Amino acid sequence: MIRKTIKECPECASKNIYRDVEKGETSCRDCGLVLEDRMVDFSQEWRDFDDDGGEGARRRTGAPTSETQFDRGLGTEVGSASDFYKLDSDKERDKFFRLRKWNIRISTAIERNLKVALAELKRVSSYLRLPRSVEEEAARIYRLAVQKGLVRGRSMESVIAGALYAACRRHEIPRTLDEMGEASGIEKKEIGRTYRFVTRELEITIRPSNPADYIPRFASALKLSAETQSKAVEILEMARDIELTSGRGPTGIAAAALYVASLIHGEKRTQREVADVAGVTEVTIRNRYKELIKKLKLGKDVEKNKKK
DNA sequence: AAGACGAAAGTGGTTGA
DNA sequence: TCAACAACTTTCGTCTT
Repeated sequence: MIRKTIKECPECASKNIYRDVEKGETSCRDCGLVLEDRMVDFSQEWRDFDDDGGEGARRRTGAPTSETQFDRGLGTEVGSASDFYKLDSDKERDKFFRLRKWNIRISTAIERNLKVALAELKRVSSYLRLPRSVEEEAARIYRLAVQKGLVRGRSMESVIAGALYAACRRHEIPRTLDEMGEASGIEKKEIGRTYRFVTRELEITIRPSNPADYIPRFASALKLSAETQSKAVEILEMARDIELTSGRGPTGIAAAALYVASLIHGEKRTQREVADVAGVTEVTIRNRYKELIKKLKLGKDVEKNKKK
């Protein structure tokens, strides 16, 4: 495995690089960009009770404590080790093991559900190239949701998506509901619903997302220069100061700021291009754009650069 | 022909009675 | 629980480059 040392994020130039040895993944804490990864998940499976099938292998199920705690009080042990020696025929012993095995399977249903859920979570988060910290936060949220029985009546996938969405926002690297929808295959309405539900029930408070958090990602998707990017952030700050941002969808504002910045720096992108990466319509960009131009007297800046 | 602009009608979510 | 409401979308026609 070839490994080069990366000191700086090529996307946002942040020095805040995070290396996860266990997962073999290096990512940028600021923008979430995964700089190198092995593409293969070597992380451990925790259940090993049917590993070798050996008679005497009285293995514990090997789950970490956080997992096992769920079946406390739920277990219906079928026989114990000492019962085994009371059986006289091989046939009965076989039966004993079968039943016992089945029982373990059933009683660990919740645990297994969690395992499946975490696998799904990993799939989605790697699709979105989210940093490990976010993944863990989402896993934590999902566990809490399961404990509180919030998954009932909802699909596991939608709760996963909601948890990830929440985790992203907490870490200030928000993804849009559209992106989350694409990655998870869940409709964005549904994700939004579960997200609200879960965060409310778990009393997780999440600040409204800052439009500026979207800028680096959108800008890089549009291949805009760093200057344009910082101009967009600057515009956003001015907009926020005169309360232009409150009540509006953050992605729309971010998109409009980026659009204006692209005009000012002569790196024009069409409204449609910007709209696509931001997941809003041109109309929304136009509306925000108009407001920005008017309220921030940006008109002349744009005009000036239009000429060349 | 493509992009920008704006009007009008529709959608889904929030809020307040 | 329902209706009013704001933000955003969809659709479509017109204007500009």
